[in-house]
Amino acid sequence: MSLRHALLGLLADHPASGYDLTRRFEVSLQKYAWHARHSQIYPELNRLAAEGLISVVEEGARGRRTYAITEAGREEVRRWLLTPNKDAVVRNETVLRMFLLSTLDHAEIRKLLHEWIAEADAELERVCGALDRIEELRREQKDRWFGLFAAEYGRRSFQAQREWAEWALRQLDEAEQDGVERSEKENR
Amino acid sequence: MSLRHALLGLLADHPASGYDLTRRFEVSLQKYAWHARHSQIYPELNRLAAEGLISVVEEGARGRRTYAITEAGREEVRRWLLTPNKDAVVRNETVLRMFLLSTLDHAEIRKLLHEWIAEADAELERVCGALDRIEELRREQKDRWFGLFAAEYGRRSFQAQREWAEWALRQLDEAEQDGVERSEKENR
DNA sequence: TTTAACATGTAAACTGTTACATGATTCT
DNA sequence: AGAATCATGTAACAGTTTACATGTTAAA
Repeated sequence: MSLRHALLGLLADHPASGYDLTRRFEVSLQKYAWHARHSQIYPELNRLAAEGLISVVEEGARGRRTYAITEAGREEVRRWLLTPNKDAVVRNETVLRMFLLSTLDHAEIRKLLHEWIAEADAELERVCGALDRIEELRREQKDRWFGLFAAEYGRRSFQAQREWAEWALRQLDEAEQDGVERSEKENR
Repeated sequence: MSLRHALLGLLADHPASGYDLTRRFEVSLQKYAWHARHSQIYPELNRLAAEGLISVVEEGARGRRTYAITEAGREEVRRWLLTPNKDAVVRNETVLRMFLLSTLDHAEIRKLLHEWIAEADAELERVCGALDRIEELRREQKDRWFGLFAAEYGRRSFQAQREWAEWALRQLDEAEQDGVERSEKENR
């Protein structure tokens, strides 16, 4: 059950409401770490509160409840982080598509590779923006790592994705070049 | 429902039984693309066969049934691959841990980073082995891309993971060096 | 002969998505 | 006044895991 640890981890950085947490999933976790909807987040927050791992520290307008992590909650994230999970769950639909790419013909493969390069570029721009903002914050507080590790990981993995797609395009070029040479030889 | 497309994609390369497919999930898909257990695979194969997307081409010992993809199945994978999914599902417990890493203290962060470097090295060795075997096969059949794209993607992403962990360790070193200098200044 | 690997299946419990539901507050 | 956003919730359904269940074949 990683959802509860994702929530506890986010609350370990600073207090937030269910609405805030939903937003943070959307903007930072969703793309490469974990996916969750508000319909799953709200009930889980209620369970965490009932178990004493988080607590309501503020009630605002529109029934807004701001939660903070408790000492028990902090211990639970720590325990989870330090317990290595040999077969961690991985689900990534984009990588699955990459895996099955070769069932298409060359022209279609190229089309998808170009699309992925464009997507990686867009994500890279977004992540670099986030990194700039984090660097800004770190001018003051040198020991605030939250966000920095994750953003840098995101940057590097999108970079790797882009380079992989370019490599794959070169492979196709070479294979086609090879094909042309062979047919020229046959025609002689 | 990506599971059925994963199965169809694997069968598009060559026929296999539920048992074979379970193994292929374990050795190649599980770590970075998609996770599935036999208890989910067998019923799904029966559904795919009932819908005519795959068919039994051989019955062997111990009730073994070898499935092959049908023309309708091939069309379905193709359709799925060419339909871009803007918000693809991503769940990766290791990346989630990376994200929440900063809630630990420096010594603990270092310990986890070293563990991840060791894991990345082990995976890199495994993937490089797979790449060698694929290169061997490709000596004969230049146009067999299946496995190559995926393995190269795996190699690059584990490489990126390793380099990220080394970068994070350097960040901690610098911060600690910085801390020492500050306290020396204060003591003067 | 006994152990490991092969081979498939089902049911209950749990996790996650989609759709429905409601209302408050802020901004234009 | 109306639209957008804030804010939380539930129910039905779909997807996934865990545990149980069973029997075969090959190898040591």
